[in-house]
Amino acid sequence: MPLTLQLPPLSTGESVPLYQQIVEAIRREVASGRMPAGSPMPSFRTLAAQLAVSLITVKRAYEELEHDGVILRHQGLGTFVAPDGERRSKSDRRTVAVSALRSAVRAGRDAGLEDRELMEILERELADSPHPAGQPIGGRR
Amino acid sequence: MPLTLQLPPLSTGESVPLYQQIVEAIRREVASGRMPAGSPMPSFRTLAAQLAVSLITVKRAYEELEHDGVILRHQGLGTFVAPDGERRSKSDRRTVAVSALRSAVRAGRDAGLEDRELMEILERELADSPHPAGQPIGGRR
DNA sequence: CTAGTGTGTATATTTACTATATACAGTGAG
DNA sequence: CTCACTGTATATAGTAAATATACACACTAG
Repeated sequence: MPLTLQLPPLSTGESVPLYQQIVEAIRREVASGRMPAGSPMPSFRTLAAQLAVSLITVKRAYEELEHDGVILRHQGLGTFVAPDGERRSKSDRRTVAVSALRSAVRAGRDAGLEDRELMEILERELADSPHPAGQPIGGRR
Repeated sequence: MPLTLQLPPLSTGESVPLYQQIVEAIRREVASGRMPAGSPMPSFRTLAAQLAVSLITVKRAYEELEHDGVILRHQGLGTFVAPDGERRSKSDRRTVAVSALRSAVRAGRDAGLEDRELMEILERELADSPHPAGQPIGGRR
């Protein structure tokens, strides 16, 4: 029983490709541990219908996830979370975090911000953003 | 005498549009104070030749910069840094910095990083990245 | 005032990528 | 075997980035 993915309603006007939003959403799910290794992923058609996107868009997302070793696809069988999908997803998210911090430093310096100000902004963001609860998502369908 | 812009060699394989890279590079220059209000920008053709891109690509970049109030274009005359271009550029860079920090928090949480770890990574990036010297760029040409 | 050379501007075109609809192929249960 | 599910492949429309080429404005030299 594949779960219903936790997706930010797939902003279509965000100029960031739909398939990438799907990739990121799934990486979040897998990284959180809510989808352990071996778990069945939603089928192409199920996810496509659920997100109101094309089947091909889901395929595109799954292709990237398989390329990164997060999931495994088997024709006729289905798609499943890869053995160390969680580790790979977490690793990916860490890389993204470090990269974002580097960009922040660069932009902050350009803006004339002091190091201390950047630290304070980060602290504020940490306080505002709640910790990921790690609670499983309801599996309506 | 328009200056030679400080540009990261315009990575063409980066999937980030050339004109956006140009926009960002110019925002950095203006924000740094190295191009005060009223300074003449490089002409379309000069910049295009210098960066080995099309004239249209430069036009596109300048359009966005004018829209954001960083520069002013005058047909037949040239393009110049807007009255409060520096302030606007700095404001933009600050927004980018805050946004990057927010992304970093999100990704870091997904990666299972503790708040303290994120702070430490930021400190490391701050230490590694040198302060912007604010020194003018050599104006060959 | 009339080139002429600089400036920015506009149009048509090529290319790459996103997203789609439709048809094809493998797997297992009845 | 047949059916209903899975993933796969091909051809197509729409959008955006980047280009070449031709056009319009402004100052200056003569």
